[in-house]
Amino acid sequence: MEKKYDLILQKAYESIAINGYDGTSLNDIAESIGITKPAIYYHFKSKENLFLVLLDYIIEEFEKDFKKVMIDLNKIKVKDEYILFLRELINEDLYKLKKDDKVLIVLKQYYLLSFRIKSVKDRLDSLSLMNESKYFKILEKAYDLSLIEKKDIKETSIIFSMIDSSILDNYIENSNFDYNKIWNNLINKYFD
Amino acid sequence: MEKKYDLILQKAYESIAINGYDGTSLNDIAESIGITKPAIYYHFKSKENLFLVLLDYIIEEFEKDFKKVMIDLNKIKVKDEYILFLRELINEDLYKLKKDDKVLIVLKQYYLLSFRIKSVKDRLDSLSLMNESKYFKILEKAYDLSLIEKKDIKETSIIFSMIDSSILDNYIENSNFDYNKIWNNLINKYFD
Amino acid sequence: MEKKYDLILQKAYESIAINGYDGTSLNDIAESIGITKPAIYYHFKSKENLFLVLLDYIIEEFEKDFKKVMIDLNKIKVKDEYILFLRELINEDLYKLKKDDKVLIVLKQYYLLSFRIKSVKDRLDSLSLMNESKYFKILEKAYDLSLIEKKDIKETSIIFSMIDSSILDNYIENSNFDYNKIWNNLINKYFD
Amino acid sequence: MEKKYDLILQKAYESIAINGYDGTSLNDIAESIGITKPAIYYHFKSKENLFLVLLDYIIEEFEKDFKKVMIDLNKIKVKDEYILFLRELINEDLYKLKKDDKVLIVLKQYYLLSFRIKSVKDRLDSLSLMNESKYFKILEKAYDLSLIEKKDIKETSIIFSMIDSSILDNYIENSNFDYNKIWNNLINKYFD
DNA sequence: AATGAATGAGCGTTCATTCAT
DNA sequence: GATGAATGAACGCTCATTCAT
Repeated sequence: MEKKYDLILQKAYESIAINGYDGTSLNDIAESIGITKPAIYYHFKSKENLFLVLLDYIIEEFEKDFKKVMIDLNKIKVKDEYILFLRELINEDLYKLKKDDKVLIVLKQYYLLSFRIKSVKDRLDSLSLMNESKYFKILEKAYDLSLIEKKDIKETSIIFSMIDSSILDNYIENSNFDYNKIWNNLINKYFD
Repeated sequence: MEKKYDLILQKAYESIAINGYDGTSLNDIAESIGITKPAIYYHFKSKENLFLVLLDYIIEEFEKDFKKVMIDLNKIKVKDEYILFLRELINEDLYKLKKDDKVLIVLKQYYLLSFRIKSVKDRLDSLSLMNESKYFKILEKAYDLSLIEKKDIKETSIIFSMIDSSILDNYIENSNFDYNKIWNNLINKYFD
Repeated sequence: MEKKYDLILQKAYESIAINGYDGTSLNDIAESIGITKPAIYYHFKSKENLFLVLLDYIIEEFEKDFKKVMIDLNKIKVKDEYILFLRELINEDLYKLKKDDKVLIVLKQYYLLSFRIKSVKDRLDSLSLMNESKYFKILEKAYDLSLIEKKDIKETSIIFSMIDSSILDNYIENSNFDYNKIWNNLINKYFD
Repeated sequence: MEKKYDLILQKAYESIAINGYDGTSLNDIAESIGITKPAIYYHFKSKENLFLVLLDYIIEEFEKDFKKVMIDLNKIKVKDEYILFLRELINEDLYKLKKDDKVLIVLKQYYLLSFRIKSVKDRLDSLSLMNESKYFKILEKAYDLSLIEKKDIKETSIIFSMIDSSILDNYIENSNFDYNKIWNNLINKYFD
């Protein structure tokens, strides 16, 4: 029972990345995994429901990553460890992106969908909050280690978050992009 | 009688922002401006052609802005002028965004379309090149004024460009977002 | 449930005879047999595919006839039997035409279609070859029975084939046409 | 004034040969001769009217040919001249076909159209009558010269007429087709 | 002797969805 | 845990035709 269900989700994931929500037809999904259209309706209430379930799975992954990062962050005791942690942060994100290079595009598709479908918007907003809070917590740690001032936490966290996601965006477009130079340049400017 | 032609483009612009390319139907466009579907075909060869013409208009606006910025840049003689120019840069972009808050979303829709339609990809690539070159030229000026070292031009230009567009993105989502703090924080870090 | 499938083919057959391929709309077909247009698409991939399937059925019938004629031909031993066989040949064709007076018109419609659709052309070419070979084999038998000379087989077979199909053509236009007189006149001239 | 009118007819002629009546659009005609669609309506009342006018021109040409043949026929005095006349008959038809290889296809298109448009049927019927009468008069001459019996005029004329048009049909399909052999074979059988 | 601008009708095709089996 | 058969709605697009200019 679980097998077909997962295949549908997987194929939906691949298709929305290329064709978008409107451009993805249940027919294509069904055909490409060797079932019929009504079979999809056995597993999912509707097209919208299918793609909401898919979004939930994607968000779940991000939450797992978030929790791992928080655990690592809490282990840090001294400045050197912190800088190392920061330097490695971008590599971990890129490592995941190399294994699944579609996830950012898929999120962009959902973002555009969020203007029309409220439940998509709600889910993306919660993901967005989590992302903000991730860098806020990271920069709070910098303050704990007396590396920055309290009043700079917010702005610095926003800047690091912005550069992080911009680097990931650029990386999908051009995998030769030398992101480490950028990332380290930023770290040096803010932590020297 | 250019009126109908412009009305079609305008409505297409509004619709793609919300519904995307696939979600925009020529019927809706036609009806909402009080004409019939075939009337659109009198003015445009096809749906794709209509949206390519629209994209050309959008890109034209960006090119005009680019030229204006370059003219202002060339007038700069001393550091103080330069810093002032840099601080104002984000305000000008945001001023335009306030007058037309859809343009970034529309470009994102075209970006997703570019996976399927080559001529969209080509146009976006050229736009992308222009954006890169804009900040490169701005940071070259910083080098001319001996504010940064030659080797830092490239990376710094990328960082400023990334923060610029991230600020614009955040602004559409939340117009209370205090972008000036972020932008000035960055300027202070890199030019003090 | 083969019923709807057959009804669609049947109606397509009737309609192409009168309205031609372009003049036949799937809507008309659907409506006249009490289904909706998409139901046709459940059974056939496209309009073109529907009419190719139909053509295949028609050609199949011709092939069956061809085989029957060949079997009868092979049984012939003496001149009298041969002449009788020849005289009856036209009657059998006309008997079929009386049961289904549209088949020749339909083939003419396909012929005109063959200029635009290659797979129609291919099928008609194969049908054409079969027709040529039919009369060639019949006149070869005449040579076997020493009724004509070897060098005359080809030309005589072409003449008989031409008169045969001309008679059928005339018969659709005017069923009072006295084809037997014509056919026997030809037989007498060539086998006396 | 006459120029555009003729260009429209000419283009309509070329297009109906390939695309048929339904497949020919006034748009294509207009575009390909550099005028606009409404300009066609200045010259012709409707699409149907345009193609009826075109058919009239075509029939006129056949009538001219018919008259020429009748004049030549009346000059004949002896058997040798008659046989020569007969042999040449097919060459003249083929000569015309070489100069304009579309005319037979166009007539076939009109024939198929005649099932739907009565005025097309009427015109084709008159053309058909003329064709019948042509070979009837030719074979009457053979009777005048005592080459055949009175009772054979009708059937022989039909056979010659059938072979004539069959040869023309085959010639369009395959211009290497050796029609002279066929035609002479028939003449020899009937006039020796 | 034409064009610009448009229309109503209809085309083939695809969609998400349903429902009896 | 599916499929066969179908539907209503909509799609992008093209058609012959009209009419004011």
